[in-house]
Amino acid sequence: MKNGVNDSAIRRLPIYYRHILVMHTAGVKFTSARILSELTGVHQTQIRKDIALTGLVGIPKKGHNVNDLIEAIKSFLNWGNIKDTVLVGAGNLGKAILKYDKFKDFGIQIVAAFDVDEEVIGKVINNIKIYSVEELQSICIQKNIKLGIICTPPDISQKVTDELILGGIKGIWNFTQSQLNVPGEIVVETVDLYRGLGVISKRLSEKKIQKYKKK
Amino acid sequence: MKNGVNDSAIRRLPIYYRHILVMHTAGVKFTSARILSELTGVHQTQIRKDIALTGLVGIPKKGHNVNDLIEAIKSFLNWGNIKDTVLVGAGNLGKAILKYDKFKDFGIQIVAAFDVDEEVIGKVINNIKIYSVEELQSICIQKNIKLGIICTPPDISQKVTDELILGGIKGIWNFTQSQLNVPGEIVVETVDLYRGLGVISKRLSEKKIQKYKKK
DNA sequence: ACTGTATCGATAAAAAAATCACGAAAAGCT
DNA sequence: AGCTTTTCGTGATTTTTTTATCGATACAGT
Repeated sequence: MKNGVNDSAIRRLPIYYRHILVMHTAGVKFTSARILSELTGVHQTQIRKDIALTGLVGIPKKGHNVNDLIEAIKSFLNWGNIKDTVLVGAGNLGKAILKYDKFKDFGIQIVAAFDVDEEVIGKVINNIKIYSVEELQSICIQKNIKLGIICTPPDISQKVTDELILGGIKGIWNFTQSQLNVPGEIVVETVDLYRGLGVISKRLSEKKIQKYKKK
Repeated sequence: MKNGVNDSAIRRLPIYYRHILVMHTAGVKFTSARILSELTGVHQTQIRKDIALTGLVGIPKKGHNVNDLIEAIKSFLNWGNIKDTVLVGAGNLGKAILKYDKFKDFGIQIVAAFDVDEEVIGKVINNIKIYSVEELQSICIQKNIKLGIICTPPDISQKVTDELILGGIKGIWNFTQSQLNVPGEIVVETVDLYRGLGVISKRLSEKKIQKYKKK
């Protein structure tokens, strides 16, 4: 089964969005594919196509209204109504995420966190209370949570995933290095922090070779 | 200017690598593109071609020797010799990264951290000492550091970048949301934690529409 | 009102990536 | 030893993604 829209386009939109938010704050009223291209390095035509996906149409010679763009992207990505979210695994990375306070710009709000560690259970971080994982399923059902963030060690990630799904979750944001097995109707997005490391390493070694070649 | 090798291939290799390490630990001696395909979901042929990039040849009917694969990938990605690295910005995310102890599997070792906050300067996290950013440039030069990790707030990320480059750094692993301006010979890899959020959000809304359509 | 220009949006072309298809090779079984 | 099976590796094909081209359009200045 193929997904509806181009994945890479969806991944580019938040990048534009961020720049557009900055413009908005700065009081800029209009922007264009050309300007966004300069800011992001993405090709103009690409940006036009990505914006076209949201259904927004621009004005020749002027570009796009910044407010309209923000609304169009938010609506396309379904960031219009803030989604309540839970986070499982309040370790180092989990805490870092809990403390991030710009989530509402991206359409989500963390309303509860869970951990196995007695030390952290009951604590409150950034106004978010940490519960025992025992309560995971019931609280998800009770609060009608649809999105879960997993930052646990790899060995319990699958167990947590299963419980989240039993709790009625539809989407999982996976910061674990493990591959999660889920039924087809569940959406999983994995963030592999360490994936890019290979690219840096490889590119650095290539540069070195280039340098020698030049001589 | 085009890069030497397919970027996506380079990004896939660490995924295989992780699975292969697990096999190695479990005492498995041989694996194959088919097995890796089952584990990762990547197409068999794709995996064969990616492995071919490393120069390794397999044995028909048996596949690839696990040890050879590990060595081939490490060598291809230049993970052979551990690279000394510095981290700038010991905030929430920075601390989480400092505490991550599997970096040597990925060919790097963090040898110093930097921050502006008097509170954290001088502290030691996971055996890594935190210095004042004042000392950034000199310590980089002194220790001959080639790779820097940036986890600062966006407003100082460019300044830090410039200083790292003056300190002789060749590669930057950017956990900031900002786009960093660097000369062409510097390699930058940006990890945008929040990028995937758009994908989840969009996919979830698509699923909902599908459900309605079915009726 | 006219003219020049910047930008849009759509289609066409090119490039890149993923998949298919198939012959060859080696292992292991009979 | 011969046969079967599994996997490799690669050229061909298909699909996807990116880039180029170009007419149309509305704004801004004269």
